[in-house]
Amino acid sequence: MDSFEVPEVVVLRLPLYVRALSQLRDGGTDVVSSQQLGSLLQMTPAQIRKDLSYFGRFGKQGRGYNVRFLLRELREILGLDREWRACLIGVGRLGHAIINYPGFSPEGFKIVAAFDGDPKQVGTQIGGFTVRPMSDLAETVKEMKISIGIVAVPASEAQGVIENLIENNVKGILNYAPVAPQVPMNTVIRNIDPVLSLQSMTFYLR
Amino acid sequence: MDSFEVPEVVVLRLPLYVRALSQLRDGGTDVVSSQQLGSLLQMTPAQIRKDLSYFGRFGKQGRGYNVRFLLRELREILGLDREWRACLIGVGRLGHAIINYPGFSPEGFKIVAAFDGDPKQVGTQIGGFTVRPMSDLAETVKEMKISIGIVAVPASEAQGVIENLIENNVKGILNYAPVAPQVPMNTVIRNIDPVLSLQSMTFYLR
DNA sequence: TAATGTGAAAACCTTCACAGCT
DNA sequence: AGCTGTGAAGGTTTTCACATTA
Repeated sequence: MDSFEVPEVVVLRLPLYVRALSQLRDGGTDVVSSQQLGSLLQMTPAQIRKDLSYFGRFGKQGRGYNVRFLLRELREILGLDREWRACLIGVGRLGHAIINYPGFSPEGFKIVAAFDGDPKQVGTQIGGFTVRPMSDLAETVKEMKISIGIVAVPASEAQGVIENLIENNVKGILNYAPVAPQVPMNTVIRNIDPVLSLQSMTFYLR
Repeated sequence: MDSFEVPEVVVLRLPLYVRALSQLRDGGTDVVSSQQLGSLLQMTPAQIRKDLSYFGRFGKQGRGYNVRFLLRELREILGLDREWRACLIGVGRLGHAIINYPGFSPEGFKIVAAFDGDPKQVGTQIGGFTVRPMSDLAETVKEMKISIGIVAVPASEAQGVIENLIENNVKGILNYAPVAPQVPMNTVIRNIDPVLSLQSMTFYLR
């Protein structure tokens, strides 16, 4: 019933609820039960109710959850009721795709600067930004209040770049490099690696 | 000790071991202990030993694991000792990035065909392929022995495309669309959504 | 000595089932 | 009548700790 220590698995599921609720709202649904939400997300209603109960009592017995209300609450719990500023490190093919990905900014994640370690890339234009040298990282992070670093450099450079970000007080890392970076406990890292996803998939396809 | 029913969490970690072992091998390491592997991956040695014990006894007491041997065994367990053929659905910006991503084929995942539902895209060239119409899906999947579908279409079309793939006997889906698709139990789906990753990250950054 | 493999214990997470509210 | 919120039960996953083996 209170929010003392929330299991990490629960936090990982909240964005799923946010997305489903947004879709329900856009579709004109005002109220939803844990049952309906569960069939939408292929989860048990009990799990959804239990997850939500870590943060408060959002539903009405006999009725269900008000979609807009629950959505607003969950967005606030996750800290999505404000804009998050990110920088991109690495402007190769992958970096280009990331900076042009239209899915971030509607959700409040704004990429506001791009860096590259390669002097040949520095000064070039990408997605409306001029690529900066790594030596500008400290100053830019501070000036632009950047709190998230998106890492799209080759595997061999990822650990160094991530350490650089952390030294500059960037505590959230979205890592696209195919490595398992070592980070201190107060840093939050999320890895995106489609190859790992495929490699665990094939176990079941064999 | 035997491989009757392996927990899914364990299967999800095996690719991590494969990647770390590949890097160790490339760095010239012949033998590794669960301790060393653990510190590389930020996991406990006990977890690594327990995970491996579901599949066999790969180590030597007092010594550790032979890197090449364990790597070969794990790759076989995951079904990575053969080539997997995939098709891409959706050749927009994201589709382009996926088809040009150089990380798949060194790991044995080959994209062999590209499709799009938009008649304007059909017939155009992308990554060395001619974009095919969705009406060719059945035939192409059979002819080219495609077992994995990579979905990079807009959210609104993802569910339909995935159903289409499943009807054509594609049992592995790598989904980049920001939706939670409904799939039958014998289908293996993996979702790639950086926005969800960011949205759970911010909970800890607030 | 050094590190594996593994039962048993502990921690963690999910599901049940029902009291209680609308 | 219908659905939430939640203790308790049940299941799963991780960690411990040690016998065993090279």
